[in-house]
Amino acid sequence: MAEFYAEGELVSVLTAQPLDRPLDYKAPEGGCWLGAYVEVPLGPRKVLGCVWGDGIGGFDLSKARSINRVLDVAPMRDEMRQFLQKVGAYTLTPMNAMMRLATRAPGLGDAPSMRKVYRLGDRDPDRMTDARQRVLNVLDEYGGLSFTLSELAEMAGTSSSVIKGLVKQGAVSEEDTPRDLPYPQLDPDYGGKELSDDQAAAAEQLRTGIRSGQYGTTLLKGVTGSGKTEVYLEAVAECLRQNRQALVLLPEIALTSEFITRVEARFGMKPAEWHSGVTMTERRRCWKMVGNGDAQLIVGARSALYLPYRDLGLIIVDEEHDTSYKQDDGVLYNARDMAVLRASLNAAQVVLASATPSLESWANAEQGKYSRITLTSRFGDSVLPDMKAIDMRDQDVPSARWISPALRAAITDRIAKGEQSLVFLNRRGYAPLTICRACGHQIACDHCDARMVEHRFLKRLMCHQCGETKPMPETCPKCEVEGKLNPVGPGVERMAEEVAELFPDAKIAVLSSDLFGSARAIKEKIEEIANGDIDIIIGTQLVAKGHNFPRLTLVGVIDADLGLQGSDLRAAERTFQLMRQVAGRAGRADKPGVALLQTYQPEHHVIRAILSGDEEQFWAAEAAERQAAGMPPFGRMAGIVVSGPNIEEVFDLANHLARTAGPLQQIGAQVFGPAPAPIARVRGRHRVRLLVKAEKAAPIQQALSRWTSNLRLPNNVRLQIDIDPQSFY
DNA sequence: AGCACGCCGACT
DNA sequence: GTCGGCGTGCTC
Repeated sequence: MAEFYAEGELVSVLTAQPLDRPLDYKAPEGGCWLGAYVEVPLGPRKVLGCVWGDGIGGFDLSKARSINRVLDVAPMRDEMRQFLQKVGAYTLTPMNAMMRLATRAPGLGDAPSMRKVYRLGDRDPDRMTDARQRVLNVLDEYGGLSFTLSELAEMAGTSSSVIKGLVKQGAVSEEDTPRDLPYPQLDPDYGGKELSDDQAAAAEQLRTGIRSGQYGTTLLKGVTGSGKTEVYLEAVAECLRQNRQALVLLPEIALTSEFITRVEARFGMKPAEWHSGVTMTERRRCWKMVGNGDAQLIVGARSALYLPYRDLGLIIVDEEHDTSYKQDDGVLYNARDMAVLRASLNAAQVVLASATPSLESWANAEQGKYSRITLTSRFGDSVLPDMKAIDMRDQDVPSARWISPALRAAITDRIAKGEQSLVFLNRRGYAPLTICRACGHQIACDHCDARMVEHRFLKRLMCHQCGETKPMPETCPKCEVEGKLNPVGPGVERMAEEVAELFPDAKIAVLSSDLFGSARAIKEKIEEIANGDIDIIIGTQLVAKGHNFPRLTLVGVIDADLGLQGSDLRAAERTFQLMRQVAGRAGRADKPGVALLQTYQPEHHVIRAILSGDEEQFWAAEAAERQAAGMPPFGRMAGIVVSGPNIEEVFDLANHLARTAGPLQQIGAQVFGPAPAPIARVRGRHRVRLLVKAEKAAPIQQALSRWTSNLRLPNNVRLQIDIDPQSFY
């Protein structure tokens, strides 16, 4: 394969257009390199593409058109191309979709956009006024630096017209600079904190890995407050010293702004940021600067794995067990696994950080594929909270009330001591079910097979599947009897009501993702709770994720059994992780914490494992069970979901698949189903599911593509294949 | 993804 | 007649 193509040579170009293959074009004037990002004509349009290899031919060559131009961005590197191909092959994603993931920044082909900046001019203004003086003072103070119009106006406390006036007289100069500026240089030695012996040893081990210049993955396990972040920031520092780029993946956008503050404290400047909340111009800047090496540290969501790194040396996957690393954004992949793949292609290091690792990572560490570092001690000599069950069968709780006398007494005690309590319930809204006491009707979503959840704060019913809301009806939609609709079961909003009744003098705060419009609003609320005089926090899963409340010493879990219902394979693992994470919120600083788990089945093995605190034993038992059943991570699974508006068409196709499963039987795989998916209808589309189970080494992807390749999908019917599904029942 | 082409029902 | 619904096929 040639590296350089002279003008007129036939090359194949991969685009993000939904074509099943690259198309051939003639190399442009001046030629082009393999990997070059180019603009090509496609029908009447101009689209972005990447020079993928030699022309393939096999069509009327007189139809071949020329590449319009080579874009002024760094060409795709070989590691990136391999990464895209491997992820595509693993997840059965066509290359055009992979290309779309890799070019998710707008206007890559645009000429560098310019903006006006202002700096001190060389003349004095004809007349001096207060406002003019303030502007000149600001510019003088930051001598040499330049600012945008709005920055300068704000800093000087004037309107922009004052600045414009000064420009006209030459006292301030106006210049064009490219909008896509490099990110400021980070200083690896700027603000390192003093580390404990434990942390220092861990940091040194990670630094050694970075210095090796080779691939390696480390599972960094440490309870809340053990300083995982400080430790892995030392690995980032070492990576920066080696002049290589580092990427930190966070599971949730809400966590980025707090994290960026920590980066700024450690390295003196802000890193580049990449997630769905970043503006279009900033995205383009980030993409380009990552490509030419002018962004050293990128903090972002899972899609940051597809940025065009010039030299990626380290990937941190924070809270690596978090299930939001596997989500559908067009392509189904687990960012944790893809981070490991990307690193192996880049001779980079991976750090998987968590207090409660995923079973997959635990097993990989156990088998020696990953190295393992465990941080045990917490700051301020504090220990993990004391965990106890409250057996709800012995507790006298009135109907439509959920706080047991035992939990109530514990909260009363904390209030008396001036400490904070957290009441945890992993369920948003007021009540998960609204039922008519006259006819028994349960209010469901019109488009999904799901019940509507009452959100009293919004004064509406909401479907947690599709997000549809409708006002709370006065009369039953079925029998039309008035005033008989009754909320059943608790959500956080209802817990807030109960807490307010039980503790009328306490200051209460509710933390649930749906109560805030933005990540910023959440952050402000959290700061208010951390610094303010809140007595009782009522929260959902949001509070389990990495926020610190120094005065919190009691965690009460309302329904510890919640996640154990259903027959999800990972129910035990998830519940274990969530309970440990939530409990870890209690007792930092110098005050020991207590976690009380309200449960109806204290003898359940998962509840017992949570209480005993013997994690190793829990993972070992869970792993043994999965191994015996040939389940992930010891066997392989794939979920196939057929969906469409017409239920017969959907079932017909699924049945056809089940009948023609020869390619899978050939590799010794089993096919189960079809059966209605867990949520049988979402947004008006019926969903039917098949499951494939195979041995770990079986070539499941090839078999799946042979199975589904010459399938004719009826209109509107879609087929989605999920390799390593997170849940399958 | 867009966009053209073409087949069919509905309407001036 | 002809306007416009959207199913089908093509893009080097």
